[in-house]
Amino acid sequence: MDAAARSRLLRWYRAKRRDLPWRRTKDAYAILVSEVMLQQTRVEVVVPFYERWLRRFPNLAALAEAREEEVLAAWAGLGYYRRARNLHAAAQAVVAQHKGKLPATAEALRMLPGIGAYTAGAVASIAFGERVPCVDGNVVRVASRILGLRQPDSAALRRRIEDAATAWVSARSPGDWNQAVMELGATVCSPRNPRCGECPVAAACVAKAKGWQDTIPAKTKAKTAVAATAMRFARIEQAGRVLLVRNPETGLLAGMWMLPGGASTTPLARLVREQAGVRVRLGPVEREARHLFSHRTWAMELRRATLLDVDHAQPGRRTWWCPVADLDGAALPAAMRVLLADLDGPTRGRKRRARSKPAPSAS
DNA sequence: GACCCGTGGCT
DNA sequence: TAGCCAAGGGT
Repeated sequence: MDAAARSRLLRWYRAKRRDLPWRRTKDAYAILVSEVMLQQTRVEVVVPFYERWLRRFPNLAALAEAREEEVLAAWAGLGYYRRARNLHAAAQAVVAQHKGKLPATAEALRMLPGIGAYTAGAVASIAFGERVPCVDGNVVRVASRILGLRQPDSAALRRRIEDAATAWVSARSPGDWNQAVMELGATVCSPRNPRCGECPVAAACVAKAKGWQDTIPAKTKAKTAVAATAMRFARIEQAGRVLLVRNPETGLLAGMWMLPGGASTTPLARLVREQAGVRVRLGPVEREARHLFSHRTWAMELRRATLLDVDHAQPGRRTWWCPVADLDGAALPAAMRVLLADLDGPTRGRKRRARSKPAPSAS
């Protein structure tokens, strides 16, 4: 991409960029928060979480001092919860190792948990003006088309694009430049049906010249869908409180609060006893719902259960009798919100993906 | 390189 | 519907 095209792209960005909340600040912490939230997550989804997060944790010190419970609760609904735990750990590391100030270079940022090559480059260039590239999915697509690279995504392709991105990045405005490439990918150079007629660098684009814009980037082989796992959960309610158990520190939905239960290869009453240390009488199936993760599917069944007594055995997990009114603000993943939704009113007004249906009556 | 890790919108 | 995809990182 020649200098004239790069100049056009930068001017296009400054004229046409979307007004996003993290573009109104120069605070490195706020920009870091936005970049981590934006990992594998759409802009429209991030905006309300970002604004709520900054009200709750307005600066790095506030985040570092927060309990993990609050951090996960604020992230609940965004997914990829390890991001929240890593961001929390990064804030604490900055307090401990950098006197509370985010390091200003990509190389140093890269050392913090949850900050990889992309996020380090993005924060260093946008917040600190360091002349470093950042390569995300948008940049891969845009660069592949401009350079006419017809190979599917791979480490070799990434290296090639890293080199190009390094050569392209503006010395004067690295942050604007990096955002310009991503903005182009997000709004014009889209995965399907790119709007080449509106592209400020169409004249410098190999794909456009050769008619390859619809076949670049090349498809990687599709993953085969996995069968749904049957999951059962129990809603045990006592005096306006629901019994929750905390997930283990690693794995799917790590550290999040769940209704007791799990894969239905183990009897539900036993799961409840082992996890929560209580014995219950199970009622009929009250609700069924499917939940789709990125790599697996749950076919869930919810049963009401009545508490019989507290077992003498230690519960296998941390437990919490959560007031029904507090469920909204708790660190509950979307799958649990689907099961609990509308039994006591809507949860935080969030849209729900998985469709749930009442179970057929027991009669 | 392969796999794990959420969610929601779109086709 | 089923698949695809979105400002990735860790192991």
